[in-house]
Amino acid sequence: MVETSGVDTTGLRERKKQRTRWALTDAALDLFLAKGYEATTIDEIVAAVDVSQRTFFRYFAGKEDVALSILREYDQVFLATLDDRPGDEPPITALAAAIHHVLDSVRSADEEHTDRFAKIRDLVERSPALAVSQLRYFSEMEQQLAAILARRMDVDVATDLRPTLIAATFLTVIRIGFDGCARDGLFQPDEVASRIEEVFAVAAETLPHAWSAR
Amino acid sequence: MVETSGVDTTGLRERKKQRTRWALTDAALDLFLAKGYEATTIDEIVAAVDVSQRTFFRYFAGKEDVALSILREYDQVFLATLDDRPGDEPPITALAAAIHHVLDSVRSADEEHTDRFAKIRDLVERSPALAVSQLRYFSEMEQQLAAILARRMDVDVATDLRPTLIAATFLTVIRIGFDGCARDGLFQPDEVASRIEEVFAVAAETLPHAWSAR
DNA sequence: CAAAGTTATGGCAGCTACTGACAGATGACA
DNA sequence: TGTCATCTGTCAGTAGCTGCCATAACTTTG
Repeated sequence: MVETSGVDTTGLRERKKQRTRWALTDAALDLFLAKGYEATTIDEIVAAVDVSQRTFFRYFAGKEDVALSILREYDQVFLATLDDRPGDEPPITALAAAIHHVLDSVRSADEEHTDRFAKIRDLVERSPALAVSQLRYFSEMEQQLAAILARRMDVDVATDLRPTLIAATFLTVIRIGFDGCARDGLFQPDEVASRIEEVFAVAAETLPHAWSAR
Repeated sequence: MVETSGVDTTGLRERKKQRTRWALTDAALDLFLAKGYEATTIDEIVAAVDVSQRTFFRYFAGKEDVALSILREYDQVFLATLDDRPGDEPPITALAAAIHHVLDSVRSADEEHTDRFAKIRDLVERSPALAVSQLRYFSEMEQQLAAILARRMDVDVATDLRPTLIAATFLTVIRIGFDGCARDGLFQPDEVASRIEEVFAVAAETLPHAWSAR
């Protein structure tokens, strides 16, 4: 899982592309960490990898994307795992199991990946612009997640609000876990993972009580 | 409440500023609606009001801000109302009362304001960029709200996750209400208000059940 | 192995959002 | 009326981002 370094089942062309992509990503992350996200220009990033600016924008949709596009891989793992959970499970159980699996796969990945994970967590906390981008990623995720939950619950996502509500609330809890890690300076996968578990537990205890007391 | 057109207790200078600000806002909203947010340039907006581009950026932090800065007024009303609620009320009751009051004040405002409200709701739905900006506004709001709730609950917002969780979940429900309105083409204040009430009710019924079934 | 075809890359010109600095206009106030 | 504060316009510049076209690099076919 979280297979990133493209396997060489492909041609030379594809391998070269993967290499440039990772080179750009790593150069960008290091520059962002060294001198700040805002203060780093695209020109500096492409200079470090020795490609043209035009090429950069063929790989990434924008400056934010170079840092956050990696997150989509985790999203894919999460959604795939969720899809594999037994259909008779209550939504919250399936969600908890899926997020648990993703965090485990991050934790057990090789150093190269865990490093990048820590760097991104660090960056998102330091740069307001990246924090906003992360919100956009979460909101894209919300829609996909709601669709999957609707299928599991066998209802229409357009008319029944419940899958959307559950998806959004779940992602909110996860996001707050990440935010808390950032605030406390926890960037390593295992630290983040245990914090997420903790927030999830507090939420499971707090939210039902808070909402029923209306 | 939602007092916008500055009362003339101030001097000529201040009145002129308010007029320019509203002129820019309305020109921008109309242009955005007419030809789309992305397709509208700052130059077109300032040309319609006959001020320089530099002046625009002295009034608004950016292109998105001209559409969304109005929302801050509603935020202020909301937070102020919440502050006035009796301290022994459970958080969710106070939150429900506060949002109810804001929606009422929007509903009962003069046509000029309700018009702007409808335009903004319409725009946020059509433009992805504005939708993202709205997410940022919500996240700023989340922090202020969490702080207020922490005070009400007499806990420390930095160590106790509950106020943040409740604030974030509440805002998530509100946001989903807005999103639903946008999807169904409901932009008028009274339509939006009743939809929000509805989502709130569904959430109060769904979330406790969904989370307790862990 | 060479030619033809496909696809990635680089360079350039241009647009737009946004900012700093300075000079001039305009309301505030004694 | 004159002085002061502040708002406004102009200009020059930076940075993100895109379209266009020629060229280079890989792939496939004969």
